[in-house]
Amino acid sequence: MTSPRSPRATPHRLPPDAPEPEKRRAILHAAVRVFAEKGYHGCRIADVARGAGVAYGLVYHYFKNKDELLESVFAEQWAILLAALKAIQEGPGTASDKISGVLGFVLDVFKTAPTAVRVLILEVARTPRVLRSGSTPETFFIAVRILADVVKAGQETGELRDDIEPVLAATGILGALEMTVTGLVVGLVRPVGPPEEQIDVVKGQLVAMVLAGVRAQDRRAG
Amino acid sequence: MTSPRSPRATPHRLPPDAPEPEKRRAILHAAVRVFAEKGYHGCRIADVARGAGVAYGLVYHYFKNKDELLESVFAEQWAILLAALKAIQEGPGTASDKISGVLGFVLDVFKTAPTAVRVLILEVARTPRVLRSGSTPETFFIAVRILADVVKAGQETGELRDDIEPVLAATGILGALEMTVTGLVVGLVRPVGPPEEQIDVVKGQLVAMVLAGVRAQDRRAG
Amino acid sequence: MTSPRSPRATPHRLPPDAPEPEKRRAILHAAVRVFAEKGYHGCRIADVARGAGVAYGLVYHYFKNKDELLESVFAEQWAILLAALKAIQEGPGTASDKISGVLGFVLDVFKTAPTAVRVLILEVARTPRVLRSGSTPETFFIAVRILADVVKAGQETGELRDDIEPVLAATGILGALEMTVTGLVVGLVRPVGPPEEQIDVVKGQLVAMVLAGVRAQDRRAG
Amino acid sequence: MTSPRSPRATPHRLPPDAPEPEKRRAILHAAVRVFAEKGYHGCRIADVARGAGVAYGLVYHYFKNKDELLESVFAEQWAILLAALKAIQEGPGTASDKISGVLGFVLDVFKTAPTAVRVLILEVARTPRVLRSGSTPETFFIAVRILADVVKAGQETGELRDDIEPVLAATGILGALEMTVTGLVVGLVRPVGPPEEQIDVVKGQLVAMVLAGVRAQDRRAG
DNA sequence: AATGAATGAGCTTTCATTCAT
DNA sequence: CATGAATGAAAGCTCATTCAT
Repeated sequence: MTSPRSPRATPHRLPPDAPEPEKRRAILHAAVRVFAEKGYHGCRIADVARGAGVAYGLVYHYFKNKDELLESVFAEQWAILLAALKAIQEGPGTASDKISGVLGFVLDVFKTAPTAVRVLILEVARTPRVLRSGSTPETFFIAVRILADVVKAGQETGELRDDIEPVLAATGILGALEMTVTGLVVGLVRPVGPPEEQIDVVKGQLVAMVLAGVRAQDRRAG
Repeated sequence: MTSPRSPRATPHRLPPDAPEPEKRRAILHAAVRVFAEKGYHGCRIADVARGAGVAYGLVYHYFKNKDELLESVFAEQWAILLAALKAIQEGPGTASDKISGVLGFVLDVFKTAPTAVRVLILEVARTPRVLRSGSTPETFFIAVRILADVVKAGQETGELRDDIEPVLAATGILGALEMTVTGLVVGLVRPVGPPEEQIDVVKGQLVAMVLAGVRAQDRRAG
Repeated sequence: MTSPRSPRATPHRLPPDAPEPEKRRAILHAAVRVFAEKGYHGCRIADVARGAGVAYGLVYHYFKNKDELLESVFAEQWAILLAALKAIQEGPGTASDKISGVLGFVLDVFKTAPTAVRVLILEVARTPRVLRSGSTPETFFIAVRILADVVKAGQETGELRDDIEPVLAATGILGALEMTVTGLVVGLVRPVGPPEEQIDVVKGQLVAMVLAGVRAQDRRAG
Repeated sequence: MTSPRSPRATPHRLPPDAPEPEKRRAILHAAVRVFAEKGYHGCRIADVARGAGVAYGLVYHYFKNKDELLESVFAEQWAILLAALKAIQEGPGTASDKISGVLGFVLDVFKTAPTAVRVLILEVARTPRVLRSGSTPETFFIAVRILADVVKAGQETGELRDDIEPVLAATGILGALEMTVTGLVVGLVRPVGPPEEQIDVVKGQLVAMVLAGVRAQDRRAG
């Protein structure tokens, strides 16, 4: 522990070109599941290894330690989300389209991979400082800022009301989104209708409410 | 963590009449601080004891175990919030008044006791099952339902739009509120103006946005 | 590991006045034995705890970690030796008396507590850098220097030959002493005679040889 | 560490005729360095492999396990020393010549390969039983006995004093030699003069001291 | 011969919980 | 009520060793 060791022989960060080993992937996936299920401290390396069907030590072959593993989990999930946000932001459409696109994207992903979304959303700001100090907070801030930029652009075209600070608006929107997902996860929000369409119903109502909150004064048309 | 052991001699729940011992209070306060600072698992009994300036073992004199201690922390905070919500709900005023009253109340409390609010809000639904199985989730659900009732009442009078499920509306509102508080805590939301008024600026914008989101079709008057 | 923790509640360094707890002593003694038996890395905390008849965790109640424990072992043993060396150096007698006093002291201690001496002598310079960086190397250097001072004083009075650098002389003397003890421990040096007197025979011959090596030119009288 | 597993296909001891593979040599050299640097337990196979610039598994191709590797290191070093001792013992000259020859040889080797000497000397008798049970202690004992034979021969011719048990004398001499080398390594013994001659100065003084210690009564002549 | 991914036993360390005083 | 020494189950991490390629 105290003895100064030379650096590891095995690479913990993959060389940028090489294809990712299958087992590394398996570990990452298992980590997402266990993490989502039990949270940071409840997530034992032993569980992850078992869940991935690999030996205990292999986790440490691919990741320096628990923190780095979980950071990778975050990083991976956020990378996906950020890419999507960026694509939506830079794509065509009005600010309203983009906001509703973001809400829709997250809820759609949730429909197919609830655990991943849980990890992404539910654990933000709840995990030890250390972990966040890596990449996450940065990335979370980035997500807010992207949405804030959308809002700001909408304000400049007169589409959105300009009496709300863009960052605050973005924060509120993401908050509503997060809590809605949380509500779905914990069973507080129980949409009606056939299971296939439940999420879509929620999506529609959430979009309507959020857009009404940020749009410039107008007669709501639906 | 929840291993059942032999029963204790000393009562852990105070007799309803007796005044609360000073040190019990100190422990509770320290627990709030430490919990807010380090989260559930990072919150060690040793830290709490030191923070309260009492001996290690005394914590176990007043609380059966760590879970019960932290549950008490939650219970206490939520009791305050629920009472306030209840009072607002049952008080006079329109639905809009009541919603804006809730937002204002939380942000006002935040102004004077940010840590307590952080614990209350930030850790909701993020704590191990064990803890939640006690009383917290119940109370959190209650909070949502109170707000949902306010929404429903507003819908029935035609004040609020009725195309949004009340529980979903309440969830979204609380989500926006939570994330805003989180944003303030982590420095993401940085209000302008003199420190005294910063929170009020945020409050005004948040209220405006939220109300616009749930009000029935109208010309916004500000 | 990475999370910044506040310092421990329990004191690892004893307050200078308080009497040393019995169990702390037991742990230290056990550590000496196990350490002598198995060396630094072979010395498992579990063994020490078992040897001391205490619970695993108690070791960590009194010592921050393994390094600190073993450092304490060293520190304690060296403190005794250094005190003895100092006393001999500052006491009365010729340089020869003092040198033979040092050799005799170590061999006498060895007679009654071979393990302790083994730890003291055998592990010098063999233990990880970390451990030594605490106090040991310093103290070992001090031991050499004390003996070197004795030599130098002897050279100045003409009692000892002055064509040998005092530090080198001291080093050689302590080396001969160490290897002799090692030889006794591993059974290489097998003194003859009744067990009671074996060590004394060795002592006599070692003293004779060493003194002859450093005394100024003279007719040996025996 | 010594768990018996299935036998290996590849021979670990080289056939006596075949030339030693280059990489085997590299591994052995690296092992000497790492071992000298970090000691037995600090010497990890990974370090050795990296130091030798070969793949992890290759170490296990040439050596059955860690113990055998390190034993080979010892064996190799000791083989050199023993051969030299033997040559000196069987060569011409007085006992004094031979003793001074041994001291000189070790210090000369030290001048050119300090690490190797460190391994050889510094780790004697300090390594776990397992390792010693192989060949080393045997060889160390042999070294002492060779020197003891030299002493005994000198005593029989009347050149050396006969009131000291030859094995004890040999032990003391080697101890003084070891500690001197240790002192040089750790910087305790700091010879004066130009770097080229420093070791020779030490050699001269050490020889003078040692010989005075074992010679029969005489007027020292130098 | 050579590689390095894969395995898992073993060890250190932490910390909730108990208990004698 | 109050104290803090004592306990021991758990979990993180290391590294010798194996094995498929």
